[in-house]
Amino acid sequence: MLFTVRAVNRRLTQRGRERRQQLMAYAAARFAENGYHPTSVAEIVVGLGVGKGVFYWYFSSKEELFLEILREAQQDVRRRQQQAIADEPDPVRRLELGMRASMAWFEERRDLFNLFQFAATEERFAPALRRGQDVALADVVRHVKEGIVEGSIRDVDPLVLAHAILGVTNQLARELILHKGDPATEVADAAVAFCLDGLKP
Amino acid sequence: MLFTVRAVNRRLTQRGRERRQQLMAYAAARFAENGYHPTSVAEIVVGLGVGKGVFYWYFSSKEELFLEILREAQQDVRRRQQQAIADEPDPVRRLELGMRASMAWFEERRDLFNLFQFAATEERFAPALRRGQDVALADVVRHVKEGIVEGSIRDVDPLVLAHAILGVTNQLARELILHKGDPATEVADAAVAFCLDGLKP
Amino acid sequence: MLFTVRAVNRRLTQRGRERRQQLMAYAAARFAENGYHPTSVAEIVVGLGVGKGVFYWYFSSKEELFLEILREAQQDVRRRQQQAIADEPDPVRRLELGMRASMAWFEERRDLFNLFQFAATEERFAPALRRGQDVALADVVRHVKEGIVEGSIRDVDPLVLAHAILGVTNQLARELILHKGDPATEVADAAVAFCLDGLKP
Amino acid sequence: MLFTVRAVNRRLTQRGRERRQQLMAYAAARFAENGYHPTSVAEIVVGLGVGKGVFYWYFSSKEELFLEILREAQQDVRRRQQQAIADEPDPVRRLELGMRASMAWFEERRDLFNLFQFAATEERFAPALRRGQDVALADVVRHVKEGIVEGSIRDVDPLVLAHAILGVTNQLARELILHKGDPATEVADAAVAFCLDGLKP
DNA sequence: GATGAATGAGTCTTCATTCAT
DNA sequence: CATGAATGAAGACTCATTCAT
Repeated sequence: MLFTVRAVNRRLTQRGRERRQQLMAYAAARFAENGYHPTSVAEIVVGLGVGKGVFYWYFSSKEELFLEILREAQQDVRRRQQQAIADEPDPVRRLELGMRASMAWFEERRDLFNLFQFAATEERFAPALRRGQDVALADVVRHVKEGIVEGSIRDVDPLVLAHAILGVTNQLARELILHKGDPATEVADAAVAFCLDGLKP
Repeated sequence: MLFTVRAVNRRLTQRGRERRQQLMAYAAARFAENGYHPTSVAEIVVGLGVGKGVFYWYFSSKEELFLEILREAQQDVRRRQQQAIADEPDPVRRLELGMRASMAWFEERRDLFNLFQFAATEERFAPALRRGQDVALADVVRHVKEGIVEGSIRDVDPLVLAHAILGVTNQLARELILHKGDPATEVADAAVAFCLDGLKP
Repeated sequence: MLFTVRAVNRRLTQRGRERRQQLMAYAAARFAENGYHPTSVAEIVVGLGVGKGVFYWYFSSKEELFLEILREAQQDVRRRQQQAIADEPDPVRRLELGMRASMAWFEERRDLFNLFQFAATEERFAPALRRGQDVALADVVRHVKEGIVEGSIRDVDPLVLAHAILGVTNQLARELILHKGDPATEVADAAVAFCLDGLKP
Repeated sequence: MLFTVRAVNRRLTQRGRERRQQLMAYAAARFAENGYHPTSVAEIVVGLGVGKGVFYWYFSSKEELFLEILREAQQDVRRRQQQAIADEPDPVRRLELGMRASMAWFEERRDLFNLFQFAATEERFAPALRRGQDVALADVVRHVKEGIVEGSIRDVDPLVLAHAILGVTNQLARELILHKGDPATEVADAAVAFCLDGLKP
C-alpha cells in the first residue's frame, strides 16, 4: 500500500507537537501509577479532557505510545549521562559521574522507573527496552575497560563489573531515592563508595 | 456475612492439592512468558485441558492465584537461603552463602524472576511483594550489622550495604544467569568478589 | 501453540448446536435485511436476548459467522439440486431439474440471495463464494457436455452455455420470484423455455 | 429551512469540477476493490493527497458520493446503449446492439460492476439502483414487445424475456469478460447467439 | 477552497466470573 | 469436583463528520 492512514510520521503543527507531548507525559504518569494494562486509553483521554480520536490521531495504538515513551526516556537518560561525563578523561571518574547522572535523572522522573521495570516483563516491550539498555551497558563497559587498561580497575570481566555497577545504581535508586525518599546526591555517594571499595573496611 | 467461603481455605484431598499445584505451576509459566494481563484464565484452563470451574474451585480469582504464586515463591527462596546459611557463624560468609543460594534458586526457577519484576509495577501486587522483600532485606541487614560489629565490614549504613548486595545479586542473576546463560556458581563467584572488594584492584 | 482458545471446533452439546443454528439463522436474516456491515454483533445478540459473549463462544468473529452461513447455504442448494436430479439419465432434463430446484430453494430461503450478492463484492468473502459457485458451475458444465455429446445440445463452448443458464436462472429468480413475487414453478417454466429455445418463435 | 445548502449543488469552477471527478473516480476504484464500508473517507483523501475538508466541500456525505457514482454510471451505460442503437429499425438487432454496448462498457469500467452488485444488497442504495435498472429494463421490454408484434420474437411475457436477456448479459459479462478476461466482442457474440436460439442445436 | 485537528458514538472483541447441569 | 455455557462490563480502536485557522 502506497498511502497509509496510520498515525505514524504525520507532519504535525506546533500545537500538534505539544498535544503529543502532553499525551505522552500524562500517559507515562498513569502507566507508572496504575500499570500499563490497568490504564485504559479512555482514562487517558478523559484525564486530559479530550476526545478519544485525539489519542489515535497521534499514536497508532496504546502499545506504540508505550514504546514511544520508553524510547524517549532512554534517550533522555543517555543524553543526561553524556552531558555529565562530557570530556572527563579519568574512566573511574566517568563511571562515577554516570552513576550520579542516572540517579539525579531517576529522582526527577521517578515515574519512569516503573515503566522500565514493567517493560522488562512483557515480550512485546522487552526487546525495545533491551536495545536501550544495551547501549547504556556498552557505555559502562567502555569505561571499565579503559580503567582496566590504565590499571585503576581490577582486571576482571568488564561485563560483570558493568552489570554490578548498574545493579547497585538501580537498586539504590529505586529503594532509597524513590521509595525511601533519600536525596539523590547522598545515595549516589554511597553507591559510588560501594562500587569502588566493596564491603571491606 | 460471618463465614465467607474463600476458595483458598477449602480443605483439599491429596489429589486436590496436586491439582492446585499444577494450576500454580502452569499459570506461573504462562505469566512469566506472556505477562500477567495477557494471560487469560481461559488460556490456563485450556492449556491444562480442564474446565473453567476447576480454576474457581481452587482460587477465588486470578489475582489471588498470582498472589499465591508470589507468596510461595518468596517462601521458597527464603527457605533455600536459610538452609544454605544454616549455622554458619561468620556473617560475611553468611552473606556469601545467601547470594549463592539466591542465584542457584533463580537458575532453577527462572520464570519467577519476571513475576517478581511485574509484581513491583502494579499497585495491588506491590505490597505483597514488598512484604517478602523486606524479610529478605532484614536478613541481609542483620548479617551486615554483625559484620560491622565484629569489624569485618566497613562501618556504613547497613541498609545501604544490604541494598547494594541485593542489587548486584539480582542484576547479575538476571543478566548473566537468566539472559546470557552463564552457570550460577561462576556468576556467584563474581558477585561475591565484587561485593567484597569493589572495583579496586 | 498446541491449545487454542478460539471458538472453532469446540465440541458442543445438543443445546450448544441449537444455539449455534439459532445465531446463524437470525444473523442471516439481519444480514440479508440490513447488509453485513450495518448489522452489528450487538444487534444480533440483543435480538436473540442473549449476552454478547454467547456470540463469541460460537464464532470467533463476525466474519467467520458470515463465512459459515455462506458455506452452509451453498451446501444446502447443492444438496437440493442433487436430490432433484437424482439419477435422471437425460442431460437436458437434468439441467431443467437443476434450474427448478434452484428456484424452489431461493423461494424458500429468499434472504440468502442478498448474502451471495454481497459476498461477491468484498475481497475477503469473494473467494469462499467462488469456491461454491465453481462447484455449481462444474455440475452444469457436466450436463451440458453430455448433452452436446448426445446431440441434444448445440455444440458450443459448454462454459458459455453453463453461464448463460445460470444467468437466466439467477436473474429470473431474483427479479420475478423474490422481487415481483411470482411462484417459483411458473418462473422456472419460463426460464427453462428460454434456455431451450431462446427468443426465436 | 428554505435553502439547505447541499454540497452537491455548489456552483463549481472548472478546476472544481475536475476535483470532483477525481474524487469520484478514485473512490469508485477503492469501493470496487475493497467494498464500500471497508473504504474510509480518510483512505480516499489520503490516497489523493488532499485534506478531509476537500471531500466535504464536494460531497455532503460518503453515502451521497456513492449515490453520485451510481447515478453517473447508470447514465453512462444508458447513453452508450442509446448511441449504439441509434435509429436501428429492427428490434431484434436493437437488442443485440444493446447487449454488445453493455458488454463493451463493462469491459472498460470493470470496477463499477461490483458497485452495482453491492448497491443491490443494502436498503439505502437499492432504490437508487433499481430506478436505473428499471429504465434499462423498460428499454429492453420495449424492443421485445416490438419484436413480438412484428413476429420476430416468440409471443411470451416480454418482462420475462427482458430479464432473461439481462441475466445472460450480466452473467457472461461478469464471468467471462471481467473474471476470465475474454474479449467483450466474442462474449457478446456468444450471448447474442444464446438469446436468439437457446440451447437447441 | 483547503488543512490539520478534534469529536464521540459506535464497532468488534476479550475476559474474569458465575451458574445450571 | 467438573464441565460447557452464559454474562456483560470494559477495552482498544475506527470513522463519518465538523471546525478553527
